[in-house]
Amino acid sequence: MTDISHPSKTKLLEAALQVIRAKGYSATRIEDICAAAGVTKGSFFHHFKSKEDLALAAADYWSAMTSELFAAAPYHDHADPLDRVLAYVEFRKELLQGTVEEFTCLVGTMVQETFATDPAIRDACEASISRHAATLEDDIAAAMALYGVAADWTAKSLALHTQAVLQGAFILAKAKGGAAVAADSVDHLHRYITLLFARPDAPQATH
Amino acid sequence: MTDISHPSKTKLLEAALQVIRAKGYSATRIEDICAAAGVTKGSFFHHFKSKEDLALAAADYWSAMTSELFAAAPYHDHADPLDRVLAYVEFRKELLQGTVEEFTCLVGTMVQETFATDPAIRDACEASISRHAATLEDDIAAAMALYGVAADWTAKSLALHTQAVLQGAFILAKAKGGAAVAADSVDHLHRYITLLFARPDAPQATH
DNA sequence: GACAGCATACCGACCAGTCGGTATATATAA
DNA sequence: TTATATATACCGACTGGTCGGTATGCTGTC
Repeated sequence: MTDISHPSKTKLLEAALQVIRAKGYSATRIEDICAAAGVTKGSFFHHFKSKEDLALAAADYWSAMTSELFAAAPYHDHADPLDRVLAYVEFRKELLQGTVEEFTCLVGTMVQETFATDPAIRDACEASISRHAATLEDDIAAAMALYGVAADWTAKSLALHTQAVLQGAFILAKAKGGAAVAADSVDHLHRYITLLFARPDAPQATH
Repeated sequence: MTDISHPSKTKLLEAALQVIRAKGYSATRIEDICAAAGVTKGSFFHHFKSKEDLALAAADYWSAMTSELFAAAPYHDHADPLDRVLAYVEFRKELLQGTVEEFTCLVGTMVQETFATDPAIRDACEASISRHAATLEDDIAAAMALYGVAADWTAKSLALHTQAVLQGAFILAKAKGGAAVAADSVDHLHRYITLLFARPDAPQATH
C-alpha cells in the first residue's frame, strides 16, 4: 500500500499529514503539499488521481503509521490488562509534545470537514478511528473479566470514549494554542478508568 | 450586537450556522450561505466586510444563542450543585437530536480549520468555548465544597473536560453518521462525574 | 525503445470581493 | 407641501486571482 521505493510519494504523504493537520483539508492546496514535499505538481498527479485520492491515501498512511507506533509502544508489556489500558492513556499523554499540529489527529481533522460532503473520506476516517479503538477493546474486556465488572457499558463503548476524549482534547488544544488543556483531559480520562474498575490496591478516590 | 431589525443579516447568520457546520468553514462558499438565506451576494457584503468578518459575527451569534439556551434550561433548578452538573450533562445528551450537522458545535468545527491560520477566528471560538465552560465552574466548585472533595483537579479543568468530551463525541458522531456513539460518550462522562463525587446516596460503582 | 518518475506550461472553472445601480425612509429647507 | 439631500438596505453583473486538473516533454533505467 505504501511503496517505500517511491520517495516522492512518501514525501507527498508526509507533507500531506503536516499541512492538512495545520490548515484543514479544504484549505490545503495541492501546491501547498507539493511545496512542503519539495516536489512539483506533475509528480503529485503522477502518484495521485485527485485531491480526494490523496486524502484517502493519507488516511491509509496515517492508519499504517499510527498502528505501527502503537503496536510497538511499551504499554502492551504490562501483565494486568487494566494496567495496559491505563498505560495506553499515559502513552497518549506523553505524545502531546511539540506543536499542536504535530500531535493532533489527521483523520479527526479530516472527518469534520468531509462527513457531509465526501462519504469516501469520511468512511476512511471512521475506519481509522474504529480500528484503533478496537485495539483497546480486548484489553478493556479482559480487565472487565479480571475485575468482575458487570457494567451497563461495553468494552467497545469505553474504547470509543477514550477516542472521543482525545479528539475533544485536540480541539481544546487547538482553541487554546497548547497541549496543557489536552493533558488535563487525558488525566481526567485516566482517573475515570481508575474509578470505573475500583481496583482494591489502587487509591480508591480522589478525596 | 445582533440587530433584529436587519432580517437579511439575521437570515445570513442563521444560514451560516447551518452551512458551516455541515461543510466546514473553508469549504463553505459565500454564495452557499446566500442561497441558504435566500438573499444575494450584494446583501451579504453590505452586512459583512469579508468571509472572516462573517465567521467572527457567526461565532458571536452562536455564543449568544447558546448562552440563552443554556441559561433558560431547567438543569439550573436543582438545589444540589452536583445535581445541576449532572443535569447539565443529561441536557447535553437530550440535545443530540436530529441530523449530525444540527446538533454539533459551530465553534468547535471552525477552530479546527482556523487555529493555525486565522488567529481572530480561533480566539473567537476559544472565547465561546471557555465562556460556556465557565458557566459550569461555579456549580462544580460548589459541589466540590459540599461533598468535601479535595482533589488534584480543579473545577475549571473538569468544566473544560466536559467540553472536550462533547467536542470529541461530535467528531465520533460525524465519523459514524449518527448520534448514538456521542450519547454513549456523554453517558461515560455522566458516570465519571458520579464516581468522582462518590455521593453516599448514589450507587457507588458499576459492579 | 519503452516505461516509470518527474518537471513545466497551461487551461478553465470557480469564487471572494467590487461596483454601479435601485428602492425606501428620514431630514431639512424653501 | 414639495423638492432636495442623505443614509441605509439590497441587488446582480462583473473581475481578477486562485487552484484542481491536463497536456506534454525530459531523463534515466531496464
